[in-house]
Amino acid sequence: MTSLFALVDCNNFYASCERVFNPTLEGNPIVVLSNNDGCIIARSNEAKELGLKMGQPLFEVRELVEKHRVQVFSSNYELYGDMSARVVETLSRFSPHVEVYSIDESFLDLGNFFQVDLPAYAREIRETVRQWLGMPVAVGVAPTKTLAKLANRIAKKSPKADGVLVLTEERHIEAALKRTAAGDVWGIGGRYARKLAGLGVHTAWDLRHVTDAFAKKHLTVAGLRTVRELRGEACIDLELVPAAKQNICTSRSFGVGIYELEEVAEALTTYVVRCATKLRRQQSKAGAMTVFAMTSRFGAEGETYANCRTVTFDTPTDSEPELIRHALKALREIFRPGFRYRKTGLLLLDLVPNSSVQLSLLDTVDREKHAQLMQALDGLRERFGHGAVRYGAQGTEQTWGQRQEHLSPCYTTRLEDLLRVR
DNA sequence: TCTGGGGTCCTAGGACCC
DNA sequence: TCTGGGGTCCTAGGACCC
Repeated sequence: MTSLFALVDCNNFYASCERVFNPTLEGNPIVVLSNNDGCIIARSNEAKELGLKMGQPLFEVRELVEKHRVQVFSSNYELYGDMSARVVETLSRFSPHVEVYSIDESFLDLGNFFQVDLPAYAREIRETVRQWLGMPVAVGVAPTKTLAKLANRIAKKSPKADGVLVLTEERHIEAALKRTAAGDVWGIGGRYARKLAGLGVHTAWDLRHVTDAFAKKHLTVAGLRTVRELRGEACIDLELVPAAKQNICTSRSFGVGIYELEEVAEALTTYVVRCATKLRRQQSKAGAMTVFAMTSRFGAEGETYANCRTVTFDTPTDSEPELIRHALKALREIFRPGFRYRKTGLLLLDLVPNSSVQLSLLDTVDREKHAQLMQALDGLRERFGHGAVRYGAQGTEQTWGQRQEHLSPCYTTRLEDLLRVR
C-alpha cells in the first residue's frame, strides 16, 4: 500500500489576505512588514518582480517602494490567523486527515484516493478555496511529504502547471527532481546546500542518488530521511494532533529605544502575560524561565548590551502573578542603566503537562487560588479581548509599543472594523 | 533614523556514576 | 611510560522550518 499526500500552500499568504478584503489591490504590488514595520516578510508576485526581497529592511528599499506605489501593510496576525482557520476548514472537506503544518500550509492524507482522477481532484481543491475564500493556493500531490512539497513548489512556479502538480509517475518525478536545486528541497537549508555543492551534489536528483552512509555522514539522520523521501519512501508521517510545545517564547522589539528599567519592565510584564496565556492554552506548566533584554544588535562599540537570566521553579507553574514576580526580579538583575534597550522577552522552559505536575513540599503558594484567578482572567480576556484586564506593572502609556503604521482593519474578527469598511 | 518572531531536532563533548 | 570501560544526563551549538 503506497501513501499519497497533498500539500496545499497559500500563495503569498499575508499579502493575499490583505488583498482578499481589499480587491482594489488586485494587480498592484503589496508587501507585508514584520513586527515594528522593520522588514518585508511577505510579497505579492508584483512586489517580487520589482526585486523586493524576503527579510529585506524597508528603509533599504524606500525609494523603490515609493516609485512603484507599493502598498505597504503592517502585519495583522488576527486577520491572518482567522483566514488560516477558514482555509483549513475548507480543506477538511477533501480529506479526513489534515495536518496544519503552518499558518499557510496544510498536508492532506490522500492515502486511499488512488482510484480518483488525482489531477482533477487537486484542481478541485484549488478552485474551491479560491471560490469560497478568494485565497489563491497551489496543490502538490506525491507519495511522500518531501515530494509533495517539491511538487507544490513547481505547481506554484510553472505557468504550465497552473497551481497544480501530481507526481505519481516515475518519469514525472525524475523530471521534477532534475529541475529542482538540492537547496530547494524541504529540509536542506543554505548551509547544507553549500556543503553539498562542494561534494558535487547540485540537484534534488543528485541528492536522491547519494548513498545512505553519505547522507548520514554529511546531513545527519534527518538528512537521510529526506533522501529516502526523495526516493519515494514515506518516512515522515502526518501529524494530526499538534504536539504540546516544549518551550514557549514571547519577545518583541520596541517601537523606540528605551532607557528606563520601569518601561522595559512594563513591556516584559505584558509579554509574560501573553506567554503564560499560550502556556495555559496548551495545558502545561513551566519549570523554568529565561528572561532577556538587549539593545539593538547594530549599535556601535560600547553601545550594545545583551544579557539573560534563567530562573528554576520549585514547583512548575502557570500563574501570572508568580511568573511576573520572577521575571521582574530577573530583569532587575540583568538590567544595566545607560543603555538604549530595543528588545526584551522570555522563554518558558521545562514544560510539563498539567496532569503530571509534581508538588513540592516546600511550596508556599496557594495553587488553588492562583488557578481560580487565572481561569477568571482567561475568561474575561476571551470575552472582552486581550487588553481587557491588565496588571499595574504593564503600565498605561506603553511608550515601548510596536510601530504599526500600516495596519489594515481586522475585517473578519472585529465588528467595528467591519462597519468601518461598509 | 530605520534591521522580525517563534519553534524543532540532532550531535558532540563534558560531567558524573559504577 | 603508565593513565579501564561503559552508560546516562545535560548543555551548547549548529542545522533546519515557517
